[in-house]
Amino acid sequence: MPDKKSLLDKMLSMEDNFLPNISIDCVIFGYHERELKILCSRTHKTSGWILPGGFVRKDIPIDDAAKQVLTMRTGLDGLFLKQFMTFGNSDRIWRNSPFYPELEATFGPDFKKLKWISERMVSIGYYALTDFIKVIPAPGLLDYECKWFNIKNLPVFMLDHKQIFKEAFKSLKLHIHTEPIGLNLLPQKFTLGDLQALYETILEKKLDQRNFTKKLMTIGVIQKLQEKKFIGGHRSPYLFQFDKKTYFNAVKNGIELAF
Amino acid sequence: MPDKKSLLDKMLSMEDNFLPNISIDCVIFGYHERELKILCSRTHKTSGWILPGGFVRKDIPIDDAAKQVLTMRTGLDGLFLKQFMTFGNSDRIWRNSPFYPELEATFGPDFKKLKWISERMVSIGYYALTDFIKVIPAPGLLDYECKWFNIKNLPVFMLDHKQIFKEAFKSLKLHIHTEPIGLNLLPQKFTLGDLQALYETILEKKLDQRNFTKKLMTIGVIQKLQEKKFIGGHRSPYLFQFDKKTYFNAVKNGIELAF
DNA sequence: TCAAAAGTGTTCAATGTACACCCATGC
DNA sequence: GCATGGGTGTACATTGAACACTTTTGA
Repeated sequence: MPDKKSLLDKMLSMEDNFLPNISIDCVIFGYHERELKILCSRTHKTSGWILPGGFVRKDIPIDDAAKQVLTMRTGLDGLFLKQFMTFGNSDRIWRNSPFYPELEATFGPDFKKLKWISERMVSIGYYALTDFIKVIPAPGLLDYECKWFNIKNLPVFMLDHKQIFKEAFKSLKLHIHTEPIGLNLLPQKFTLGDLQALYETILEKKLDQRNFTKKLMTIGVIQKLQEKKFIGGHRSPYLFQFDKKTYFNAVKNGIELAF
Repeated sequence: MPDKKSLLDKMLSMEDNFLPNISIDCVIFGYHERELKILCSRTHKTSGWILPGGFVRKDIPIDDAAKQVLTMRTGLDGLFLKQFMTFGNSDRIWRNSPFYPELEATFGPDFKKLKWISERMVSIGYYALTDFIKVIPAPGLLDYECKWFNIKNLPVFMLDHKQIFKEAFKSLKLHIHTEPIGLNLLPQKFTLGDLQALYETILEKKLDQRNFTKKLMTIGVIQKLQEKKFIGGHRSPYLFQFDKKTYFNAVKNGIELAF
């Protein structure tokens, strides 16, 4: 991490380029080997965790600001990204949160000179989707570390970031029938078990294997490949890939895969 | 309308109480006698139209700010209100819009001193639902008039307010199965025809009368009353009302009434 | 040989969907 | 008597949902 004083000076001098009182927070969902995770960071070894976020330069649209946060943190471009909700309670002020003392302990007493620390922030929430194996998590400017957490086992968050995650997950659940979520979370080639596990994780319920497979085949959104995946200890499952045309069409009209 | 100069001075002096660069826009849907309308206003006789909006006082949550806009404009309290999207393109600047000259012609050259006129605004969109007969449309501080427009016959809007309406309507369509939309748009007592017409308007398609009625009755979300409605020239239809408990339950789990 | 995951069909129930005529009323 | 919207039932097709055993493989 660069020297804290010069970092702070740089941030202070940049503030005028950004819209005040507005931030972006991204819930970056990553899926791999049947685990659904989100990317979180923290500013020092003992602090609470936060979602990757950023600010909005005065000359760029909020969607682009969110894209920049996503690209910086994942190293990837063109990921699926969707605005889902804006958070604007009047107590969204870092300076007043119980976590502030440890922030000040890390960054020094001048930290509160930053507007986004001392003033109320309205945060625009986005969620993103990716196969997390492709990602090399990059800590933000102020971060001590940045890593994936299984959504079943999340750490303690600062401010309202837990609630932001919850709303993002709620949107994910709702959108699973109407957005290309499978396509964006899975690798290009995947097994039926992987796909079903993804649906079960997002919908938080068990699905019937035979009905699930049958429905997928009837709709024709995935294609069986000749390759099999080696998983060791068991019968080798066939790999599949999405038929993008059929899939996008199905999703546009809403598909119901869960029983 | 009060004197424009003193109005402007008052607004300028108030700006510090509000979050800069953030506004609220409300798409207020009103339904009555089989017409779905939204409330619009304009600042003078020849200007483009805008959606009712406002700003966020530094000490109140965004949801409450939206509630205040809604109450001021409709005179009603406790209406259904839902945040649906935030609009943040970098060209959301009144000062730069082709409509600005007519605003300046109305309010004078000092009008651009207002931050929300000259600076980029990020606007949080909410939609509200009401039976519009209960509403006495109240113009905002700067408005020349304020009235209902059928959504099939909307006027020319300023800035991106047309797009805001479109997104609100899209949300309304999506939410019709999962939010108590019928209950909030219809009067307490209504006919089956009224309810069906509402669904047809929102979903933009014709529904089969017998199947619609049958489904409603099977689910039990509405109750038949002994009263009939006088509609003249025709057989008098029975009035119905929602069985609130059943309805809220059905909506929570998602009801599918459209075929 | 055991454990773990893959793969595969049938039956029954529930729901969706198509469809048409008479009724009541006021003009 | 006619125009207008209200009110009502049946039959068929589609989809949903429940259900269990064999195969493959590595440890």
